Amino acid sequence: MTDESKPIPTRVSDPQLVEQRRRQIVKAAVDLFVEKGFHKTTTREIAKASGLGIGTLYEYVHSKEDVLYLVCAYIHGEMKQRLDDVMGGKERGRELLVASVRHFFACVDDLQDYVLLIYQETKSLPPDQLKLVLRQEEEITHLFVNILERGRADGSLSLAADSVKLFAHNIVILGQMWTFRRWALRRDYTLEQYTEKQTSLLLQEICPSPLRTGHEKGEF
Amino acid sequence: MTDESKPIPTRVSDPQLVEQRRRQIVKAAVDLFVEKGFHKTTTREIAKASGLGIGTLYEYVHSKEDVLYLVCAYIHGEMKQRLDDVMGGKERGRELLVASVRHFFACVDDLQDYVLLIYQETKSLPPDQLKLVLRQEEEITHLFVNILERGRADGSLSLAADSVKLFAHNIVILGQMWTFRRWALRRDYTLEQYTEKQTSLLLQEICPSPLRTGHEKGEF
Amino acid sequence: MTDESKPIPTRVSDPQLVEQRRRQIVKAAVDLFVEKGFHKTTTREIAKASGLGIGTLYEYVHSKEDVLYLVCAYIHGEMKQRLDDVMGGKERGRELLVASVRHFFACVDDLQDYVLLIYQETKSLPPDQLKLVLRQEEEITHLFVNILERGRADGSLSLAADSVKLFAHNIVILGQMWTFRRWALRRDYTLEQYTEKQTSLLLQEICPSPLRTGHEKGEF
Amino acid sequence: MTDESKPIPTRVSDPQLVEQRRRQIVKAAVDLFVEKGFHKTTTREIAKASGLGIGTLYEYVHSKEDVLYLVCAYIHGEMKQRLDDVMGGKERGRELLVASVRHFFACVDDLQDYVLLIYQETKSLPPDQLKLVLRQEEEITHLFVNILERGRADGSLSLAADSVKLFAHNIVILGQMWTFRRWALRRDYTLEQYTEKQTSLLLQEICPSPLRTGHEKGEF
DNA sequence: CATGAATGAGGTTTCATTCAT
DNA sequence: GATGAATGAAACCTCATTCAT
Repeated sequence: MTDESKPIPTRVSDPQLVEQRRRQIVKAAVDLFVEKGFHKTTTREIAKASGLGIGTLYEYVHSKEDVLYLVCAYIHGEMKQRLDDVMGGKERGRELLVASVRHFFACVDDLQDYVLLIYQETKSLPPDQLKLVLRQEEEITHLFVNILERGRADGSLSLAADSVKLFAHNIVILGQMWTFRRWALRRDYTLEQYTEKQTSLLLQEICPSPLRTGHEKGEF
Repeated sequence: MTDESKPIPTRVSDPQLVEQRRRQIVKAAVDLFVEKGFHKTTTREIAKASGLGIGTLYEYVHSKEDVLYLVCAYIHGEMKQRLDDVMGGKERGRELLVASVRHFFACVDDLQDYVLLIYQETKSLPPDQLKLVLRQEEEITHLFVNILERGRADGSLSLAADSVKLFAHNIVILGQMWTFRRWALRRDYTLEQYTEKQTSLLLQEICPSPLRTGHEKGEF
Repeated sequence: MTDESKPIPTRVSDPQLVEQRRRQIVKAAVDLFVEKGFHKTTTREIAKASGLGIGTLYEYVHSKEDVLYLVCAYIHGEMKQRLDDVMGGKERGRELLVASVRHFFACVDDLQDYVLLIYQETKSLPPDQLKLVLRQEEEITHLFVNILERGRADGSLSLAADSVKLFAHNIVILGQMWTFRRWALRRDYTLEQYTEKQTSLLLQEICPSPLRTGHEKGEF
Repeated sequence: MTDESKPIPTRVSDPQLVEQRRRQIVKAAVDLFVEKGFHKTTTREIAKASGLGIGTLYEYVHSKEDVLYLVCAYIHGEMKQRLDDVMGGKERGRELLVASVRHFFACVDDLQDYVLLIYQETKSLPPDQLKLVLRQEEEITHLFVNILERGRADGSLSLAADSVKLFAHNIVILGQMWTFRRWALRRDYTLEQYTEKQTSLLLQEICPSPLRTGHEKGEF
């Protein structure tokens, strides 16, 4: 579930070596893709930046698209890993939500180029791998579903059952929007301001009552 | 506002003919780009689908990227045109907002492939044209800024001044999300349901009081 | 003999108009060819610089190579015309030679770009037209043959009969060398110096005796 | 002197292989350029005639112009190599001059198509490479400068100091003229006759006295 | 007679991938 | 297991020429 449930075949047998070399490849490719886009990046550039020969690259990967998939998986892995840090908290749903939104937004800011990359290049994946990437995307959304459910369970959040998923999507997309529309948002808001305002708006939608309790200090 | 402000040079002098041929080109290219992506579409495919020879194509366009720009401009044009139909209403801000959100979401649904295209291929534009496309994107956001301001002015909407822009962006991104995440949302919601729920959530954030008035009828 | 003994066919009947239009074309093409070379100049550039539509250009010319031929013919015409001014003198052969060499070198300097053009692009002509151009080139050489013969006849020049043609070629090539090797010669000599030195060397080869008579004043 | 001083970059690392492949390329290209000219020769023709795939060609060369440069350098190399054979003699300047002129003319005859090629296609080189080719051309001229200086030093030649360079240029151009104007010269002279006559004329210009000594035997 | 839109063959160059070493 | 030279399909784009108006 959490690992690369689609083991890309290799001509190399030692799995540890495969792991290591692929890390090299992904590290190099991610930056190249961010800088020039998937299509304008050549396999030779990837090989060179990986410190591998082009022939060696193809020992660990079957096609350029495999590299893209590896990159997407890596990015989701990074994101998931960072999110898992906070998601496991013991607070009530509502406090957890606030904390996790803040954390999520910070992650998106941190990985903004990567987030953008996923949205822009994902369509170049072959259908099978595309499906896997979308599933990973969905897992992230599901993290928020869980948090929202906890809030509904402990009464700290008031939200119709059939709106939970949607709300989770909203959270995710509002986070990603920070990168999609950074050309506009950055002119008007800092990440801090952005996070605070969005959190405030979100809470208005789902706080039982009274609104804005506990946030007067502007700590988020 | 209506002028393209970046007249792509042509080798053909008759402006009417240019207009017509470019329409052909865009009509053909849009679908190809949607289907295969910008990079995997060849200029010859565009020419053939346009009913033009490859040489003729290049009489009306200087590069493949010009076609992409034309396509982006066309898409924004379509979007703007449809939106302008409704945005001019005389209602109070709040009613206008509800109507325009509904309309906007419908447009996004209508043009979903196009909206996706813009997000995915825009980065392949040369910097100058990229800037123009972003400006057009911003204009759409601004439509909602205007509506929100009207609502603030007539007292039908309650929203901090420095949140107006952000809220407008939220509306837009929530609309576009219908296409970005259709692989997930379609499984759980129809456009109707999606629109109603999102509108409801949005209103909760900015309705002066009391909440949820007038929605019981399910009119949106 | 002196006119374009190969009348390029036209779709236009009025000969005066043909003449005029072709003058336009040649005037424009010569400079373009000099600047960018024959192959890198497009017919459309020629048409535009001629003040004609591309279609009109082809009313007066059958191919791009025709234009090149016209240009070569024009250049030779220019050269011939200037040379004829002096060649008709009544002096003794020797004085006439000195004067005509000086004049020829000055012409070459004047038309240096054109002279270069002939040497560099002539090979792009179709065989028939190439032959005509070479014949014109030969005519120039023949001017000097005539002068040398006069000098032999009147005793002012001493030169073996079977060296006359060669010597004429030498004169021509030494003149053209001023343009071929201008990147080297210009660093060391002015046209004046170049002319004087070359004349002096040439005369040493063919003056009966004593050497260097009458040129001490350095007037050439 | 022997180094190419402008190493064209390659995608291939083994310098020996590069050397070998480029020899193949040049060998093929030279003849094609001679036959059809630079512009009318296609890169694919060059590749095929080299026995390489088009892709392979571009592993060793960055552009068609690079091929032209390689060809020019090769031609100059050939010329220089042949000339160096004789230039190193121990004779007096005058005898050396006669021998080297004869040798040079023979070389030009031998490489006539190549010499022509240089004059006609050199202008298609990018500026930097053009400069290098002109420098190589100048080096050839300089060989004769050296010989003339030796003759001046040992008293076997009489020539003003400031005419040395010019005279060297004259020798070179008279040699090259054998190819430029072969369409005319071949009709009247064999290479032997041409060489003898030109040598005789040249010597008249710079032999201290008495003129025409030692040529009666027709030894050159 | 003038025009210029239309055409498509063909040019140069790139690049993902393979396979012998 | 590592390498990189070889490959050729295919990409983008140009341009001489024609022909209907």
